[in-house]
Amino acid sequence: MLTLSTFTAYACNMIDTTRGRLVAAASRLLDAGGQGAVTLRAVAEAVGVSHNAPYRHFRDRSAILAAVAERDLDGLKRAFLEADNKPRARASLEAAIGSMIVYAREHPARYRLLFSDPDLVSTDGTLQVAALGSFQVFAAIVRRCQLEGSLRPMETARMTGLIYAALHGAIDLELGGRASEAKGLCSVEATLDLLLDLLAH
Amino acid sequence: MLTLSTFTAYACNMIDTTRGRLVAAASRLLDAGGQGAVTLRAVAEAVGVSHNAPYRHFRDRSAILAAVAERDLDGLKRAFLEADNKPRARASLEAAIGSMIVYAREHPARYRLLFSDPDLVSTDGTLQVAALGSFQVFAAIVRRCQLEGSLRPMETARMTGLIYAALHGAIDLELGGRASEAKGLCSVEATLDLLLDLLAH
DNA sequence: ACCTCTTGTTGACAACGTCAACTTGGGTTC
DNA sequence: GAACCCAAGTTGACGTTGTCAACAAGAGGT
Repeated sequence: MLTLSTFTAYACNMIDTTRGRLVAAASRLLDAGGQGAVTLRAVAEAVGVSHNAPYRHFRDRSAILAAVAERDLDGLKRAFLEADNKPRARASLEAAIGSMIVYAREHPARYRLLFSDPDLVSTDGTLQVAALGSFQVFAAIVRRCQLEGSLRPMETARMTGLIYAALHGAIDLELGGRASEAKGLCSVEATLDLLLDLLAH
Repeated sequence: MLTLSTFTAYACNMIDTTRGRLVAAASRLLDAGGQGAVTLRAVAEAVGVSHNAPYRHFRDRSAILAAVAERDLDGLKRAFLEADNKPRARASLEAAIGSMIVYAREHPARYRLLFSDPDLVSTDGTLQVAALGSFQVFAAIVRRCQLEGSLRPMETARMTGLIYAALHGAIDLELGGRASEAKGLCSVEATLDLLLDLLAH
């Protein structure tokens, strides 16, 4: 059974700068009302500035969302790094997976922003870097499992890609709600338990 | 290696009714410019009616997108049914997977509408039914593989859920573009080849 | 001939993203 | 100390969008 650890996204830049407060407000609005609720004017009002103040810090609306995404990708990487600290590699992997699941369930709109937003992709190159960073930490944990013997030896990149794809896919389908109504899809935890069993050999 | 078959979404309701033309226009706009391009007024203009005519057929903007999604989910189900016709079950499964991959690559915005749209979920109950329909055909193919011996015997629902999650996850990550820059993620085909190998025993 | 339902039109409104011009206050330079 | 400048913020405006309300026109049944 997978162990769930709480996900916390510390903001190194959430200090008293206006830019940081804008990002925090956008993140809050995202949680509260989803993508559509993150209007430039609502973000500005939440911080207490005029409706045009954000343009001093972001090129346009999607740049704010990109900042939120980058912050959370860093948070995800930090969660993975913390999970990596456990002595048993298999426990680290399950903790990392659990962090991702908890984050997705507690902040579904933010999760979809990170992994399934069509407009955010080409906007900024630093996003790819941040996404790659967290992915590489995840891959390192998988490699540790292989060295430890809890996952079978094979090309680490392929195995990591499969686990990551199954994890994201199971989460995304659950968030989509197609799973709840029908018994068709099992829980994310059950799906990943099965996959890790297969990969253990 | 997976065989790719072209995906075609016939529209039974694309007849000369205005409603059908609106759905077709929305689908075209979705392909051309993504979610944001599907504006109510642009759809109306593409059909050649006034900007408020769509309200005689759809409650609001998201209802048009829901109609597009339902139409494509039916198309996906039809593609799965056609794939199911092959004599070898394993070939059917690979054809079904290939249909999904081709559909996602040729119509990324529409694919994301079906599987990863946050606003479309709670709108309409018939969407869940349509999604479940296509999923069940996919599950039937998996079961055929188990009976044939090309996939190991185990609870079919769990296995189908895992394959479906990995398939959707790999596709969604590829569409997100996080895969291309980094060598981190392999192709969708490679990921699913690996998974099917694991499940073959 | 009259009524009614469907389909469609026109006009309006608030909210949104974005651009342009103006203000202001702290720091730099002579 | 005065002139200056630039980042940060404000106000006002414009076009676009989703949506609502009121009106038109025609088909079908009584």
